[in-house]
Amino acid sequence: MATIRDVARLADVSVSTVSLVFSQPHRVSESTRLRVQQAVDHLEYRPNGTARDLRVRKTNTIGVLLHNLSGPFYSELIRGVEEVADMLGLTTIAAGCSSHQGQGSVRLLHEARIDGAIVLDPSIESKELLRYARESLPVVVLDRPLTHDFHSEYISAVAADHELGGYLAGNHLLDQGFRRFAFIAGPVDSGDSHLRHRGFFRALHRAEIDTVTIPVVYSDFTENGGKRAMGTLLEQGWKLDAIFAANDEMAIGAMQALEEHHVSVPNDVAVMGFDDIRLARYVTPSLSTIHQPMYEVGKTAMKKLEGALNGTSDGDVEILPVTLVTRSSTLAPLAKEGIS
Amino acid sequence: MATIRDVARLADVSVSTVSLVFSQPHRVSESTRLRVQQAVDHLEYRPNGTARDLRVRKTNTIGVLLHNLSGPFYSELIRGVEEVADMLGLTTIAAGCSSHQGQGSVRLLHEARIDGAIVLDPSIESKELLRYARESLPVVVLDRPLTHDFHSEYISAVAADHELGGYLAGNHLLDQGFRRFAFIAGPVDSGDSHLRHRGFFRALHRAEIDTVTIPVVYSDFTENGGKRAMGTLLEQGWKLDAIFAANDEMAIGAMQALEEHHVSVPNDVAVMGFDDIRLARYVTPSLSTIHQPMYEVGKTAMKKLEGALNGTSDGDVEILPVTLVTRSSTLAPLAKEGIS
DNA sequence: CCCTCCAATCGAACCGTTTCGATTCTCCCT
DNA sequence: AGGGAGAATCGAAACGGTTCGATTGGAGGG
Repeated sequence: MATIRDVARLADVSVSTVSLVFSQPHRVSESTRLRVQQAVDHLEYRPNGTARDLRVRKTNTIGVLLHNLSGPFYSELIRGVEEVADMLGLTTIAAGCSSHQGQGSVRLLHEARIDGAIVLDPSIESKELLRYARESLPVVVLDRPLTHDFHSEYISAVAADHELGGYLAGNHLLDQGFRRFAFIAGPVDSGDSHLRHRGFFRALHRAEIDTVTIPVVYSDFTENGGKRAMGTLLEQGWKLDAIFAANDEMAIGAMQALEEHHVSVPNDVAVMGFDDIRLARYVTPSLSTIHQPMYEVGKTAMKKLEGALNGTSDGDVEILPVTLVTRSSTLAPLAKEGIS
Repeated sequence: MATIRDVARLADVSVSTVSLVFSQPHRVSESTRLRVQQAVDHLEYRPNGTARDLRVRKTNTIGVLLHNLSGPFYSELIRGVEEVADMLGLTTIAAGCSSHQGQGSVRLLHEARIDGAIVLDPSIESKELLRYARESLPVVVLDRPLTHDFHSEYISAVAADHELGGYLAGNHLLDQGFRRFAFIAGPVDSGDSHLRHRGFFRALHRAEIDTVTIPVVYSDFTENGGKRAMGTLLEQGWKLDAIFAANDEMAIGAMQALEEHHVSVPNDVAVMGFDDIRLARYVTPSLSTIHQPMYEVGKTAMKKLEGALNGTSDGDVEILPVTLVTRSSTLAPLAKEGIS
């Protein structure tokens, strides 16, 4: 690879002049600018990014760290991030957090390869993030709350209003006339699942339903996990009207289990999810759920990051509203009677 | 941030010794190693990746450049890449190719920020890739053939056998007893779509069906595009048995259009897709399709890249087999009669 | 004709590592 | 005691840019 020195030699100017041609073209005379340009073309010179990053001590790159890159869910998020980053002249790179410690995306955090990070990956421990976050590397987390022991000047958060979502789901199911519920939760240490759980119970309390009678099964946010959780509920022979699953994947798994047990959805039991993934619209029956504005989350996260990069932080945590999406999986028994 | 010099000063050793502690610990005595380690911990020293990259002239990072990061389709691919990269001690980063020229992922290619690239993004022109690919930056393309004018020592390709897929699809539809076909193609400049098209027609020729009578509509690989394409076919009043769409998205769009026109799938007309995206299994009726082994593609691409990085190239292009996945959207009329 | 000023260009330091050859120190052998 | 081997450590030169203060040259004013 040709270096800036090669260009300088060929164009018979100093290195600094070549640099100037790129950074402040108006500062160099037309004739030399042309000469430099020719040399650049001829040598196919391309500036070395790592050298520049080293010198100016920033990379103009921000990282989006995800558990895995699957799902149209994440893609919306990244789209939001990219849109804002692009306007700011920043490059966005995404990294899944693969198996080996130290190998994968953590290297981006660890070795000053990015100027900021957006994190949505429960497998990266908060403790670790606290170590990495600093003035020159602010972090926005999307998957955990800012508690008193997870708190730093350089960490902020953006989240959908999970509690509200749980509440909306609960109210919707109540409005549809259901009374006997079960909840399929995510992993015990998932803050998101916990908040959804809480909102759900709040709605039930308000309707004076005794939540102590409600079975809760903890699963893992996967389709298969939801299926197994539903299997557990069915085996126990609970009398149930409606299932609220902490995400759509598990809700879809639950529907499969129900189908296999010849329980009709929503005639015998209603199912409600959370996230509004693309699949929710296509399964049969289509899945009622809570829509998370992932694109907005991405945009907001990037804006917060920008604020942190410029030292103009604008508060710790931003909560974005969610919306109820009613589809067929929670059709009311009454409505059905009215129709038939 | 503390630098290696700070550590050296605090531990009262030279900079090179500190470096040695990391790279070849056995070469430094236990006592100093301990002292250095303490200094590192105390200062929270972390090596600067860009400085190292500059010095050793490689980044140990490979980029996966995608059109957008959407779809479980891509995620499988990335999973395959990551698995291999991880074993090789390489970091994988993914970048969507957002709007602004020069801003986005191209910077990774342009500025020597990665050691190799895997490209699946038609919006990056082949011409451009030819400019970037070189010994120190080999490229594996996943979305285009290696033609005589797009050919370089440093570019190789991995692809699913699109032609075979088209052929399998054609044969399957013929086996099911369908005879009057339409093809919904991708963009005219999509090589993949073209190959699927070719394979499809080869199957029809073999069955002595006159392909001249077969309407072809070119669309854009999106669900909505498929819907509009199907609309066009329906308006023209073609008599049709079966639709073959060049990807699942368009096939699903086509099914929607058919439903809106009260044409039953597969009773009135069969629909077949290509890709085997996750959704295909869930739509109603479930979509017959051709399965592309994206995970394998990712792994193979990464292995090829590794070969190129080590100078042990193993041929230009690798074609991976595809498989037929039969579901409900292509149930045979005869079978149906047999059942009813 | 000389001085001043500004535009154009240059030289050199610096960013934080790695690496290689040189140096010092220790210990052992004859 | 002298010499040599080998381990431990060090110094300094890269890597390829950016940036700032210094230098040069020519135009314009008095």
